[in-house]
Amino acid sequence: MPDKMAKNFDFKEAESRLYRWWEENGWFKPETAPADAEAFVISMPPPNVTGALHVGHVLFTTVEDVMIRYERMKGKAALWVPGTDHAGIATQLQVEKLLREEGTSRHEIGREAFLARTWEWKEKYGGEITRQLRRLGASCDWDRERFTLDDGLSNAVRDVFVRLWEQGLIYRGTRLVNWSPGLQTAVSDLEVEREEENGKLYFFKYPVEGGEYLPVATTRPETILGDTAVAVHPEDERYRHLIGKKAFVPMINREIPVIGDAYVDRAFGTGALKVTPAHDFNDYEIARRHNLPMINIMNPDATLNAEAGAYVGMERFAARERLWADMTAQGITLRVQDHTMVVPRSQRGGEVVEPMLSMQWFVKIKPLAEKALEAVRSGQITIVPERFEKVYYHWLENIEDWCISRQLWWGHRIPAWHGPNGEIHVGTTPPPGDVTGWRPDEDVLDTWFSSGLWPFSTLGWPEQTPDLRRFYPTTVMETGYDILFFWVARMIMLGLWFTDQPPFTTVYLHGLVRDKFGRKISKTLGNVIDPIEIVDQYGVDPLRFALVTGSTPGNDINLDTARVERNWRFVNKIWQMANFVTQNLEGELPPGVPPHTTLDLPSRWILSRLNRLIATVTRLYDTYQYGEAGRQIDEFIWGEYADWYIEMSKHPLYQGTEEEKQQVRRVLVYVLDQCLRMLHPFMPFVTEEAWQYLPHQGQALIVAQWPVSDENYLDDEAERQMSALIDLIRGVRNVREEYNVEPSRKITAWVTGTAAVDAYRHLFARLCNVSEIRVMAVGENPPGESASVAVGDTTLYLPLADFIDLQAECERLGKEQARLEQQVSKSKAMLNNEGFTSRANPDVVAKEREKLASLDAALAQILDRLRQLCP
RNA sequence: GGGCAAUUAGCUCAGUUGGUUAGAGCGCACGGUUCACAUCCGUGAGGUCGGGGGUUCGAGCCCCUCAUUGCCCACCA
Repeated sequence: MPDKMAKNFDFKEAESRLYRWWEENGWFKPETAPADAEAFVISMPPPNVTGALHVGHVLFTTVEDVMIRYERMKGKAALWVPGTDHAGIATQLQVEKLLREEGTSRHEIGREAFLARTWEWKEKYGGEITRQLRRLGASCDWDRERFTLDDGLSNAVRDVFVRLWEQGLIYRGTRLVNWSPGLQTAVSDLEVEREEENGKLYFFKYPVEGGEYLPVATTRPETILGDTAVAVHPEDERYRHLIGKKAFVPMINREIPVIGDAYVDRAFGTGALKVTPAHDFNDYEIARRHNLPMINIMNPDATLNAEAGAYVGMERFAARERLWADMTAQGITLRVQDHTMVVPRSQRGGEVVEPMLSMQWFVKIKPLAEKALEAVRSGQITIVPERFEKVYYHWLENIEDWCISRQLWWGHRIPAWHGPNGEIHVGTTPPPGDVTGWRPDEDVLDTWFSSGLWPFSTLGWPEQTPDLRRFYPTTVMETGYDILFFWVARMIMLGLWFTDQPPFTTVYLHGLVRDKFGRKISKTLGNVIDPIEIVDQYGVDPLRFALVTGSTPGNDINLDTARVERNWRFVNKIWQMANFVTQNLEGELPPGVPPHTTLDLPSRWILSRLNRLIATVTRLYDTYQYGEAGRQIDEFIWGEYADWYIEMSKHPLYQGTEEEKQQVRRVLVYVLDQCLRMLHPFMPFVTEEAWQYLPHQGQALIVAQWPVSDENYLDDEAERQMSALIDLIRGVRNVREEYNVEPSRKITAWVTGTAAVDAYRHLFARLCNVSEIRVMAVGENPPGESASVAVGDTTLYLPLADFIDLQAECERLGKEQARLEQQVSKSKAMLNNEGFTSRANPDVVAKEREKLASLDAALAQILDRLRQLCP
């Protein structure tokens, strides 16, 4: 590293260098901390292997990295376990697409070749996402990286499956499931999206024996072919007499009963309902109540099967039209009307999902859900923000059995074998003995089945590894609220069931990243924000800071790149501060700061502010209010340290004695050092790089100690005095601006009152170009044509005869008077209110009195001046 | 049909046990080449905190209600 800082921070060069350096030194590993240090563990939500980095990844990486870096600096054994997810459907789709482009298909090349191709694909692209996570500064322990299809994790998956089977919590059966015809697999309820769409409601006559008919309405006429009953409400006067009679399925004339069931809403449609148990969830329930047969009329690709009679082989929507036309020809249709309805669509691809009867594997989930509910209810696990606990309860209290089998190839194969006589063997190995005629189960497990084990499978479970003992349960699960059910709830259920411990103690949920207008980011909207592009342009730190300071837990964040740009300037500002400080050092500097009593006012002030800030920021970090923490540090370091303290430090630095120089250098270094520490979790790169140039102990900021607030440096009096000085300086600047006094023109100020104006006259010279301060004698008259600035009991008179227009000054003072009077009267009203003085916190009352005294003093002086100047 | 969130300056957002004059950044206006930084500095304009009601000495914050927007859950053919 060069001795002198470069003029600007070269983030491109520094980011990769520092990251490598940190990693090579093993600082991402929990072993950095002493062996007996408390553990702090996060399991990274594994991104999809084939996924491309998007801003959502940046958000979670940043938040988790902030947590990890903070806890690491607090001395904990911080472990962040990274990894990737095989993402069954998503990945399989990508490879299938590739095959299509090559003019072949998975069915053509067969299962084995397909899997080989998918692994190839994974090897090729799977590293990309983790490479990108490194660019973001993620300080995770790459030696512990896992992939959901690793041997160890696959063992865990098989183990869990077998145990659940042995416990009677996994069963196989024919149930009505959501079927995706395109993917040709079952999908879970969570993978189905329901949206209102404009559809049609078809009314027709259901022929009933005796020549009558029942008017019926449906949104999906093709399902008529699978009807096994027509239902009416048992008390419906119109149709009651038909219950028990036979009806006939149109076109195929199958005989079905008319039944009575209270589920039927008499007011909707015609008040009569066709029942298609194999293709509708409600009808399925009705059929179970009435013991009706269930006729599946569809093939896996949603073409109609032999049950559909003449319509066999037709695609479902074509069959709909054709059947309706045929029924119309037969004169049994009534009308078609527009109808908004809820259409279930696949989360992937968006095709219409078909409820279909099929043989699947399920987990009997209620017993697991009970434990998961209890863990949150009892406070063993807390969810941040708290409001999501209610959502969590509601879902788990109404949970349905989990369909875990998928008719895909990419994933964990279900550890089951089917015997020649329909026997089922579930085990980690094939059935013992003669296995002729046995075949392995074809299905794979839902991706979320393996991710549900993530917090403990990544640590070696079911083996009792040292990592598992040391780092499980983990501490925080940080992820998006959109996968609370998919993932978080399942981890809690499976974690409690198999390890008897909650897999983590806190769930921290972040929101979705949207564009600056609050719109969802999507390719079709064309508002995709490519994080790599931003990072190339501004560096990682500004983007990280924008995401963290622009959001609060659980709420979506609208990312405005203007914020990133502003933070890029903030990074430069930090660099320049460090540059200034280092340039003004000379010789050896003792660490720490001089004792409080030996310091000048600005130093006492900045150290008081700093120590207050440390306490606040630490509290904010501890309560997950990272955004507020970041903003506070930002405001302090730019608004107080750079704008005021650095400016004020120039006096002792350039004109002070050797001792004064040394004092202010120590404070400058110390305050910046402490700020860099607090800022490091947010902006790891610029802070580390700048810190290296400051005098420091220890090798690196990443493993430096988190600041501790020192109460000895809290100094109310210094803060009061400085704040008065600052207000006075601002007042002078304002006067100069209003009267267009050239910035270079030195002016004189006459002063009355007790503020430290005289002692710190050099500040006025430097900060508002007041070259001379004249302390007025008691009773002395102020200069005539002058502007005045009053703060508390101190007034500065600025004789500016050439600039001041008396009338303008009177107006200015009048405005000031009005402002003060308004505040005084408000304050007086408060203090005269018996309710306030007797009930409010005494501190608050005392503060209010103080404030009133100060306002009163200032007002009195303004009034005096008005009397003198403006008759 | 239930539930949750949001609504604060032109824009994007803060404001967590109710208590100074409601803040920041961007944008805007004006002014600045002296020794960290023009990726900067200074000054300023800009807000009935969505509407209404209530609790309280005191409400952006708590309660009720309405409105708008977004999201989640839900079996209406």
